[in-house]
Parts: sequence; structure tokens; C-alpha cells
Amino acid sequence: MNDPELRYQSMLTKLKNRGGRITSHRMALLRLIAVSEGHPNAAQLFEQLRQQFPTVSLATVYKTLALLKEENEVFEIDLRDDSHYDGNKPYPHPHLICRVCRQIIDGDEVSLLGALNQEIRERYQFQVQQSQLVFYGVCRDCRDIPG
Amino acid sequence: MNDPELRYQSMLTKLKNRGGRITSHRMALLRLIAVSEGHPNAAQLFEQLRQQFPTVSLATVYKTLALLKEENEVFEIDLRDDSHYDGNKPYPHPHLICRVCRQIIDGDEVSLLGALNQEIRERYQFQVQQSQLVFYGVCRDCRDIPG
DNA sequence: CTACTTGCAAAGCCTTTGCAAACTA
DNA sequence: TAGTTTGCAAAGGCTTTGCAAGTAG
Repeated sequence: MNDPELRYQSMLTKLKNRGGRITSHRMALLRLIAVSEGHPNAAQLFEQLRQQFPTVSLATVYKTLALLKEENEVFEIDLRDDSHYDGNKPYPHPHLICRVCRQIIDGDEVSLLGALNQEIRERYQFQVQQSQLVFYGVCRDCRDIPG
Repeated sequence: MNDPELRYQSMLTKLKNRGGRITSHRMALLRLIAVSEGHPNAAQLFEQLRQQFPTVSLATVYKTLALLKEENEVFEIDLRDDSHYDGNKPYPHPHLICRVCRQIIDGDEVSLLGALNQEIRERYQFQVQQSQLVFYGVCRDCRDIPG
């Protein structure tokens, strides 16, 4: 789940299979999402897309993101202010948000995740289908900087 | 952290100590929050408060909640649609949200929480200050109901 | 009396929606 | 050609803000 080209093809296929049409705007947006290393929000994707297609609208970005989310090709991170999108790891996983540099770090290497889900299932008899796990704090790079 | 009267007094003290004024609206709102078993949102608190004080405004509810949050007397659960407030356990803890009955269940009895935070600190060298842990799925009561 | 709080209305933001025009297949 | 997608603008929903009037201390 990491090669941009694979991600791109995967998204494209899902859209085609659901009977969707492939427009140049969509192709470009899929590329942007597949290539993005970070966790852009709709506005950021829109800004980038706009450089190639000056007439594209923010609504189109939202609409396409909604499709990709439905196809589980993108994971939406629900934050207080807006949503950010993870196109590289399109499944629930923790995110660490640095309050200093505002960076969003993938926390998918936490080994306790499976056990955590299991404990919730067992202890509360709750069938977990989705999750939003966000940790706020200070990242490694910002930790040492005084102020 | 569970006796309504203690919670009420704690909130009241915090507000007083910060130089805040105790109005009848505020007292009533604190009582509502202290007594609430669930996780009301601002609109729900407003509706209840309105029954005692027909002239109260939603803005006042928001303003008071903001103060209580600042004083760590309430934990704000950031959900996609709105924020809900936990006045009984005013610290970060998981919440389980049933997609069938819409209930918000406290997940504070998960034993792995400490270890999870520790792993994030160690593995990512990330200083966790806050967290929003939300699990979506089907609760025990709704699990057996077909549909 | 002074400073804080309130209610109202308006503004802010992100996101969604309605619809005619444009376009893919 | 038929059915999707697009852009635009407006609407929606929650939350915040500005401000004059009211009120706690």
C-alpha cells in the first residue's frame, strides 16, 4: 500500500468498476492523492489541482473524495477544523498531530492496535467497524526546540 | 470522578477561582452537566436549560462550555457533525459510538490505554498531550437485533 | 462601580446540494 | 445519445464573535 502508481491504479479501477467516468480532472486528482506523502485536506488538493486546471472547483474535489472514501481508497481523518485525507494507507490507523509544526504523522506502526480493538470487542461486546484515533502533542523534531 | 455533587462543586470552584461570575444560568448549566449520564452536545444542553430559563441563548452555552474545557472540567468529544461533552470523566478516554442506536459509550475501562500511550511516546518519540479516540460500530444491545 | 456575562444577530468555516451546461463512453 | 460530471452559487449546520444592555461582586 505504498507505491504511488499502484495506488493510482487501484483508485482508477475502483472508480471504473462502479461505473464512474474518468475525466482529466479526476485523473489528475487521483495522481495528486497517490503521490501525496502527507495528509492533505480538500482545500490543499484543490490548490494543487488548480495549477493544472484553473477552472476546477472545490466542489469537484469534495465529490471525488466522497467516492474514493466510499470505495475505501482513501481514509478520512476527521479533525476539528476540517478533514484530511490519507491516500497511502486507506484504512483506519492512528495519527499523531504535532501542535508545534502542525504535521500529521502516521501512527500505523503501533503494535497494540490489534489488541486494543480486541479488548474493546470483548470487554464491551462492541463490534468495531471504524475508528478515528488522533493523538495531539509534540513531535520528535519539535520537542527539542525551546519555546 | 462520578458523584454529581462533587463534579458540580469542582466546576463551580474552578470558575470562581478564575475570577468568573456565577450567574443563575451558569449554575443551572453546571448542574445539568454534572448530572448528565450521557454525552450531550451543546444543542441538547441548551434545550434542557431552556426549560428552566426560556431566555437563555445557545451562545451562552457555548461560552460556558469553552470555559469548562479550558479548566479541564469537561472533555470535548470531537465528532464529525458536532461536539459532545463528557462532564463525568473530564479527561481523554475512548468513546464507542453505536451506529444503530447512536449511543456514545465510555470506553475508559480499556486496560491497554496506558500501554498505548507509552508505545506512541517511545516508538515515535512523540509527547502525547491529548487524544481523541473514537470507535464506530455496533453496541451489545443492537448487535442481536436483526436489520 | 467596574468588569464580566448575556442575548441577539451576524459572521465564519467547512462541506453539501441544486441545476443547467459540458462531457464521457 | 444517454447518463455522469462539472462549475457556480447558494444553502446548511455548527460554532464563534461583536456589541450594547444587564448583572455579579
